[in-house]
Order: sequence, then structure tokens, then C-alpha cells
Amino acid sequence: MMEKRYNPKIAEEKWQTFWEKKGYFSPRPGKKGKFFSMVMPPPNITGILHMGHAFNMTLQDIIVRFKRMQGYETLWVPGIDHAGIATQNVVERELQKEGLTRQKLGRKEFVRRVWEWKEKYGERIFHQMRRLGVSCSWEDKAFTMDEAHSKAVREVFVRLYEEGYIYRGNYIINWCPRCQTALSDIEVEYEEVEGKLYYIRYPFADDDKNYVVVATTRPETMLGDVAVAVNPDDERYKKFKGRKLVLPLVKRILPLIFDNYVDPDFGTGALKVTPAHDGEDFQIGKRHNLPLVNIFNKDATINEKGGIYKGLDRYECRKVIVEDLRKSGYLEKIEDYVYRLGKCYRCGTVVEPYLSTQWFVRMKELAEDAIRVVKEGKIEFYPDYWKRSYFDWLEKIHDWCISRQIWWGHRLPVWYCQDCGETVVARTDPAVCRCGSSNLKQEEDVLDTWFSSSLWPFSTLGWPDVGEKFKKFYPTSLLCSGWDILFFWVARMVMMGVKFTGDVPFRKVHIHPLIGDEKGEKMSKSKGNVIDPLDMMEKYGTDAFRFSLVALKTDAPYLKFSEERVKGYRNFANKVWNASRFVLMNLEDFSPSEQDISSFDLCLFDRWILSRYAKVVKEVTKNLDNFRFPQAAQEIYQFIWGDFCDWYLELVKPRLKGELSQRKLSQSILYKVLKGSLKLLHPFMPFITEEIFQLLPGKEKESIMISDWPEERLIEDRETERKMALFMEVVTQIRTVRAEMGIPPQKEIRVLLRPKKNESAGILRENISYIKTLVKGEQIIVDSVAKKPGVCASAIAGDVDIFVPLEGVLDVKKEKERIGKLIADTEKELVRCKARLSSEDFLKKAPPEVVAKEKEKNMQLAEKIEKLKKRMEDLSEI
RNA sequence: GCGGGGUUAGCUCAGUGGGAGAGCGCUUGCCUUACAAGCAAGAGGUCGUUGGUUCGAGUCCAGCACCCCGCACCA
Repeated sequence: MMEKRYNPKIAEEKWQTFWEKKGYFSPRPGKKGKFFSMVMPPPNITGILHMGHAFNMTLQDIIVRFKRMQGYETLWVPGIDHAGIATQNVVERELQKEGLTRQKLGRKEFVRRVWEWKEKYGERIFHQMRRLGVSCSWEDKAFTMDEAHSKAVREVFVRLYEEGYIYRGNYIINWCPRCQTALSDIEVEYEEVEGKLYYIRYPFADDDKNYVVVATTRPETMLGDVAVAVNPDDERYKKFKGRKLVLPLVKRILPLIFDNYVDPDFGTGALKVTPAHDGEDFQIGKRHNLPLVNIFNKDATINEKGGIYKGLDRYECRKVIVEDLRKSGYLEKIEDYVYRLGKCYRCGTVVEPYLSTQWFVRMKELAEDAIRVVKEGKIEFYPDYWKRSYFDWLEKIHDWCISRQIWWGHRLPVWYCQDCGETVVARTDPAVCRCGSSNLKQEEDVLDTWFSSSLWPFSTLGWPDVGEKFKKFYPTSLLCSGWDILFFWVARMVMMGVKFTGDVPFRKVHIHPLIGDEKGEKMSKSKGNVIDPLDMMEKYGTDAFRFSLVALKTDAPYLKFSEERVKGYRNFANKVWNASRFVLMNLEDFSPSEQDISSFDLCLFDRWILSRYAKVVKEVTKNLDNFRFPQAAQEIYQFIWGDFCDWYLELVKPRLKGELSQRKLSQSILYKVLKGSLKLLHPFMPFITEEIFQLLPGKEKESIMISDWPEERLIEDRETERKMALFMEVVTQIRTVRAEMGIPPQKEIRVLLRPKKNESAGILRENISYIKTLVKGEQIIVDSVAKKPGVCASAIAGDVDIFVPLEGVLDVKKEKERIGKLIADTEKELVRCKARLSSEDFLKKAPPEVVAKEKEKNMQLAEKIEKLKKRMEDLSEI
């Protein structure tokens, strides 16, 4: 016997185990030629399941379950990312507890410790994912550092190198002094800060009474200054051409140079040039052949080039230098100034533009191809507007710095011959150099984590080997990702996919929001607004949690998650449970084989619920096809609660108790609609739907997971819908009047209904017993004879207690008039539209997109007229 | 500065040219045999603003205001 309340805990454990044991998650032969595949955005091995993962995976799981039920052979590849810097940081923190550092351990031992850590905790998240009910193919599990993937990484690196896409160079890059590694452009997060702008006097070499004032936000970098630049058109400075300046404190002689880059309107119009510590200054330095003075150590302390400031941290140094400048009269003034400060996306430390030798990927061509495939429609974006960001980024892309000075990751397959100096790049570790020397030293750097992630869609399918799996499932069908990694990951996958497989990595991309708190703010530990998905599942059940994630989704960047919503959907789960409980109680003497609904004599409500059911099947399917999750969720919610439970179940009660043929008929419909609804709901709420499905009589399949997705041709039964609307109106009116008069529900009263139209009276008379069921206790008189509003014989005679005139019921004549006018208007518009399209003048002069739009409008209008005419016919039948 | 998204009920949001909607909250009445995690009734909106297209605009177009986000730049 089913409990009065749904208990998620028992069901969840049971079915997750059952599904896995049956192997439903792995690809199973589907309908011929129908394949569906996805790769999961791999969580970091340091990760535990957070709201973002839960959301992203729920969306994917919904689609996968949906496709599986539709008969696709599905593959959803789960995996984890080695997450270079993030993981290294975590393990280093662990070591710290033991009083160790990675330097003390040495590279080899440190990497061994990371692997150990990975073995221990790396798959924690998989266990947590299971609770969420994700149905990914565990046996296809991948890891970015496993052998197969590493092979792909090498192949790609070597080919890119051989084809000239990869080069090594000494440039200004973003340096994180804490992680002590280079970062790519997008690994820096900018934040507005209220800082200071320091104005410093640089005296002339030949005249220490006069000076040029420069402005800077980073005074400590003056130690690396090699020139002062001004705009060649700046009248203030033209006269100083050829003069030299003295760098305060350091006393280095600086040339005054002229460069168009300098904006005369900013600050004093004079710019201190520090080529080793600023990207733009580096360019100026190159143009003017200036020396590079690097003043920082790797940890952003001052090195020996900083003279007496050596050893100071950059911010200490700033303080000291400002003080020294003030003391010696070089400091003109300090202003408050708001500027953007770049921080490391992994540790939040302020990055330093830093000169170093790094490896880069030339991006331009790759980006062009990535733009092209999307423009050609080979990849569709949902929602479509994300394409704009994608294009914008790719169009102004910079070369990608791919080398990292950390130990955890794919070491570059690059060796330097210690004898001849040759650089060897190879797929397999070389034993000797071309010169015959075996004295080869491998590059110390590892690759950016995102380098390996960008190969994910094909490396997980076995590439560079092109096996059966690859042939069947590549390109993948869909990629689901948050917008935050559109550039980090999605765009790069497209570039790599196109370059190395000659095809796109996925046909569709669904870009979804991130999860915020109830105010729409990013969840973070420091804000203390983090919600643990495991908590939610524990408290309200996984199904309710999943449903609330999906029903909440909007186009805002952060969706507002609140526990209240989860509670609401927990109630919905319970509603489903209880409705099913009721149906099952009445299905004990029923076996599904007996049923053939079309052979029964269906009454109004049966036809209505079947019509509504057909509609909801169509809508849920359509919305899922377009990744409109909240709309799909709302449709099924509305149908189950608002239509099936509130109306149909109530209406069917008396018939279940009535004569046998009626009972059988009702059972058939209940069975059909409940089973179908459970299937529609299953992708959203996998556990409860399985639990109930298993209790249904006459097992269709051994699991709802592998049952067939409902396919209903929509029966546009307008007449039924209209009649039902009338019926609902009557019931509502009686309830209202009764409530207004304060009549308690126990008391039997006499009600007179006076419908406006004779045909309405007919419907009411037919269904009078149901009206009585829904509005309990009433004795109802239907008086269709009374002609004048508000007057009727029974009412005057005092034979009734309340009198219910039916307002708001569809007035057929008026409706016909309305539709008639609409048709006329639309036809006129169509004529005008056609006239425009046949006018040569218009076709010549109007831009092509306007013409296309006009043509589309033409079609739409024609369609609309058809629809309206059909509606008119329906009305005429009454 | 460039680009994107948004503005509809107290809150969160649906709404793809023709009847202003849902959930939550609120008020009122009900333990009516599936469900009080429930049922029923109700209050509550000049759809940001100004124009335009249209027979007709919450919906399409343009401008404006405000909010959010991304990218770029200023030393």
C-alpha cells in the first residue's frame, strides 16, 4: 500500500542502483540510425558537487533521458578535469599542513602526491552526481590526464607545432605571483577598484629645477622605467625634443621620446615607459628600441635591479617609494582614481604584467574557421544571442599563452638538446637529438588546462584513433554549458574540433545561466550565501530539487534560487504521488490489454482530458526539442495539477462507483493519461515517476527509463474545450455565489442555473450529476425556458435558494462576429502584402531582408486565415 | 567606448500581432475518503517612457530612462 506522503529517500536509492545494474545508462541499440551524444563539462578533480554542477547536469540529464525514450542510441560521456592550477593549489595547501612545500618534495614526488590525491578524492563528485540521478555512461568515463587523452594532447600539440601554429616567444604576459605561473588573457578577472593616481616629477638632466610630470597607478614600476613618452603633436612638450630626464631616486638617464600612442588628454600627457611591466609600454619599447628592465622576481618582490629596494614586496615597495619621493620633493600630488585591477581567476591575487618566455598558439586562422562554421549554421546556439559574444571574442582574439609554470598537467612534448641547442617536438619521448646527442632536456612547463579540455569532444571518443565509437557519436549532438566558459571552453573546442576532425565538435550548444542566490547574486563562500545541493536533495528529495532548478531557468545571467521554490515543487511531487495513489486504488481490477479507448462512448470530460493530454505531449516535446526547459516544466505541471487532478479526477469519481462499463472506460483513460504524464515528467523527476511506473498494472517495459516517449497526434477538439469551459464556468459560479452567501457546504440548497443559450442548457442537463459532484450538496434546477435576464418562474415562485445566471459564457454570435471581422482584416492585409510582393518597385528598392520578411509575413497571414476559418466552422456547427 | 540581456501583480517570472497569465505571498471559507505538502473562492496590473509600423501592439521598429552582464581602454 502506498504511503500518504511520497518518501524520496527509499525510491532514490533503489532506482539509481536498479538503473545502473540494468545498464540503461550505456548506449543501447535504439531505432535505426538515431544517435544522440553529449560530453559532460568535466568538473575539476578538486570539486565537490555544487549548485552549478547540479544545474548543468540536470539539464543534460533531462535531454538524455528524453532522447533515450524517443529511441535514440545515446551516449553521455562523464569525465573529470585535472584542473592544473586549481589542483596544484589544493594539494599544496594539504602539504602545508604537513609542513611541506612542493619545492621541498621536488617535482617527481609532488606529482606523485597529486596523483595520490586524485585517486583518493578525484571521483568524489561522481558519487554525488549519482544522487542527482544523472544517467551518464559510467563505463565511458574519462579523465583529461588519462593515457588516451594525453595521447590526443600530444598529437594536437605536435601537429600545431609542425604547422606553425605554436611558437615560443618572450612577451609580456599576465603573471600570477602567488601561483607563480603565466595566465592567458581570459584567466584574468578584472575588478574596479578605488585606487590612487600618483603624479611624479622627472627632472631634466641638464636642468634640475625644471621637470616633466608623469602620472602612474603603480609607482613602484618606475624602477623599471627606461623613457618618458609624449604625443608628438603635444604643444607642451614639442620644445623639449632631444632633452633627457633623470629618473628620480634611481638617477637613471631617460630619453624623452615621442609616440602617437600617448593620449595628451590623460594625466599630464607624459607617460613613463616601463617595457618590462606593461603591455603597451612593451610595444613602445619595441618601436623605439628601448632596453628592458625587469625589476620583479617571480613572487613580485623587487629583484637586484631595484637597488636599495631589493627584496621588498611590490606593495611595500610602493609605500616606501612614495614616501621617498615625497621626502625628496619629487611627488607632485596624489589623486583618487578608479581603475580596473586584474586578478588571477584561481586565487584572486593581483596579476602583474610580466616579461617572460612562453609558448603561444597563433589563433587568427583557427578563430576564422570557428566563426565560419557557426555562420554557416553548422552549430546552432540556444539561445541564439550568445552567437554575438562568440563572434565578438573570436574576431578580436589574441594569441593564446598555453604554457604554465606549474608541475601538475601535461608537460609540453618539447625537448632541448643540451649539445646543439636544437628544439625537438615529438609525439613520443625522443631518445636522441638529430645531432646524435642523447643529452635532451624536456621543457619544464605544462600546458594550460584548457588546452586539453578543448579536445574533449573527440578525445573522449578515442581520437586520434577513429574507432566505432567515434564514427557513431562524432560530432556530438549537444553541448550544455554555462556562459562563463563560453570562451575558455566552448569556442576553443570549436576551433580544435574543426582543425583536427574537419567537422564541428557538436551540432548544438545550449548556453545556460549560472545559479545565484535568491537575490540573483553569485554564490560564494565569502558571502555566506552558498546552498549545498546535497542539502536540498536530502530535505526535499532529488526530484523536487531537479524540477525547481529547471523550472527556474531564465535568460538572466544568474538565476535566483530559493529554497521556497524547492518546497513548492516538493509539494508537486507529492501531488503526483497522491494522484497516482488514487488512480492505482481504482485500478485493482483493471488490466490494460482490455482497453481500446476509441471503441468506448466517451463523454465530455473524457474527450476533454484526452484533448488536453494530446496538447501537453506536443508542447513538452516541442519545448524540450528547443531546450526551453521552464516552459516544458510548466506545461506538465499545469496539466497534472490544474487539469488532471483538479478537474478530471474529481469528475471521474462518481463514474468509478457507477456501472461497470463506465468504470472500465474511466479506468482506461486514467491509465492512459497517468502513464503518459509520468513519462513526460520522467526526465524532470526520474525517481518518483519510476516508482509509480513500477506499480502500474500490466508492465509495458521493465523501466520507465526505456519506455517509449508518448506520441500523440493533437486532436484539436475545440468544441469539447468550449463545452468544458462552459461547464467549469457553471461550477465556479455556483461555488462563488455560495461562498458569497455564506452557505456551509453541508447544507443542501436548491440552485437554479439560467444559461444564456439553449445549447448551453443541453450541455448542463447532460452533466448535471457531475456538477452536483463538484459542488457538493446542491440540488440543481436547470431552467432554459426563462427568456428575460434575471427573471424566471421558479425564482419568482421562491422554489430556489440561489439563482446563477451564467455570465462570461462564450457568446457564439458575438464570437462569430469577432472572428468574421478578424478574417476580413487579415484578408485585407494579405491583399496588401501580396500587392507589395508583386510590385517590381518594391522588390527592387527594398533591402533583401525586408523582402524576405515580407514573404514570411505573407505565408503567416495565409496560415492565420486558414486557422481562423476553421475556428469559424467549429462555431457554425453549434 | 563596443556589444548583449532586462523593465508585466507585493515577490519571482511566463507570455513569437487579435481574450493580460502562473507560482509564491496575501484575504476568506473548508480536515469534502488520493493529497492540509490539500481543496474552494477572492483581492491585486495605465505590461518603464515617447513616438512609429498596423484595422489592431505587452508582443514588431526607433529614440529615451533605469537595472544587470560581458568585452575593450585611459598611464
